[in-house]
Amino acid sequence: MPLYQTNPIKIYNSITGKKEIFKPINEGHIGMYVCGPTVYSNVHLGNVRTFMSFDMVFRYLKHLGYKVRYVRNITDAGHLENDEDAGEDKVAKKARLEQIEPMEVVQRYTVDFHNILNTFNFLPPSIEPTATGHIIEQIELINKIIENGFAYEVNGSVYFDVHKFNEAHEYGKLSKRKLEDLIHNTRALDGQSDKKNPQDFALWKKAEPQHIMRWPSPWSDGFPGWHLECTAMSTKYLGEQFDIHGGGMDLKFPHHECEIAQNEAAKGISPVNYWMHANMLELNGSRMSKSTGNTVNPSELLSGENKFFSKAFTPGVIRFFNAQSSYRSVLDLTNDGLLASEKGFYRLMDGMSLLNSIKASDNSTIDIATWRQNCYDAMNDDFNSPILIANLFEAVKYINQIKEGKASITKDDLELFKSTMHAFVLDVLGLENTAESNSGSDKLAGAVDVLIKLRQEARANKDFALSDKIRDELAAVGIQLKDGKEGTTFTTN
RNA sequence: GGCGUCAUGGCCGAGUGGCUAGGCAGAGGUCUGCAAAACCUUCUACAGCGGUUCGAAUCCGCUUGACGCCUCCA
Repeated sequence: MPLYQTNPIKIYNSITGKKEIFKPINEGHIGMYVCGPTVYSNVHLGNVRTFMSFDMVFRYLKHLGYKVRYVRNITDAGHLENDEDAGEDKVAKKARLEQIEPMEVVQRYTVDFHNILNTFNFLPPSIEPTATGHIIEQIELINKIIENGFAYEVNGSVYFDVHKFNEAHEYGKLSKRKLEDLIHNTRALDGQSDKKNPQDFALWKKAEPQHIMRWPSPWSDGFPGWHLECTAMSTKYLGEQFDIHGGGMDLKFPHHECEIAQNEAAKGISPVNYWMHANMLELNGSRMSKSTGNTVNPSELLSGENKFFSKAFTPGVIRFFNAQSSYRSVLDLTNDGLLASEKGFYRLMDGMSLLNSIKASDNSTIDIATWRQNCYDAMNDDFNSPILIANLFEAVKYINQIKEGKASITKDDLELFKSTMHAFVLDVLGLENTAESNSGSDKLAGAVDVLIKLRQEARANKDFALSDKIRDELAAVGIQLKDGKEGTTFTTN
């Protein structure tokens, strides 16, 4: 029996503002779409946080036994500079600045994106479609919306008629906006727009002569509007209606709102059952921004080459830091916060290592089944990873107590304990035990054991100068000795 | 200005109408040749002001502040 049958999960649905019992359209199967990056520059750290949160969601759903098709797109065209659609394609702009081909920019930053995500131990999505690979689908979608009377063509560009749409549907239902408020709050136009109303958005944009990325269409040589690709690709790979759509909070409006509108205008149905929005990442209490310099990119954080942090942090520490807060909360990236997480992370990992060496007894003083269910309950409640981690630290306490002989565990419970820890720490949270994955660790362990024995002999002979020297010099190269009841162990953090 | 989200102890961060979050840091203890590690114990709390309630940090209202979107920035 798959785990999901005994583990109903609740998901906070952004469109209703409530936690709801999750029920997939097809039992045992889940379709999940997450808006991916625009590959015109190095991936933004905040973007990494969003994808990290959904990576955890993906991992947990898979762990529960769901067959998940996870689609995360690459936006490699059509992302306009601003909502008035007067800007140029971001990719084309960058290409001209750097004097290279647009697809070269796309390639470079796609590779960078994948490298960063691999470093952070992400699972690859099931499908990673590109906007440029789905121009035909996007044109078909525009045709349908025009046919249904919710779009109009002007001078080779096609716009979505928001006012018309709002007569039969509800534009703004995701972001809780009313069209009349939007009208009231729109800035005055400069009169250059082809749009009937400022709230309308482009489905197809005619390319200016100097615009490099362009495709033929029934209306003009041009490029698709920036909300269209997600609708086209989610429909193609997940169907007209699917289970989960995720993305950063900042995409809620207008991007996701427009996705709903496009889908309803084309097919008459709302595309998504559960909307999930990951909250923002801040740096030292305020928004990351290139213009103010309050920003750090993923590779700078990992290398330590930045002005905000006192040292480099490993991918595991950063993943752990992220998992210690809810995906729905604003997370503030600070030096103190990372240092605290680093210590906690290594404590958890030391516990994982120790778990392999503890011995079973005839009885259990710990209720492993209840503890295990607490872990599931945490994740079942809208993927509450902070509560899960609190339970994992309970587990670390158990491990240490067993190790010290202050608690005991039966063989069966120990097996369950090990497999559960493995499942949550490694599979669900995606953390890697760096201490154990060192290459040549067997030889290292052998060498350190020799030193441990020498130190024990020195201590037996009361030669504390020598024993302390061994301990201190090992510490100096990053090997910490830990004296326990049953001998000395070491860690290589 | 509009819409939305949020405000928790030294720091980070869960949760929630009455019952321990957790991590980091601090204090005391056990262990140790001394430490470290580990274990045990322990101190700081729910922005402010009203209201609902037997009871609110948790619900409602107002105030103040922060953040997001509305405008390029994930």
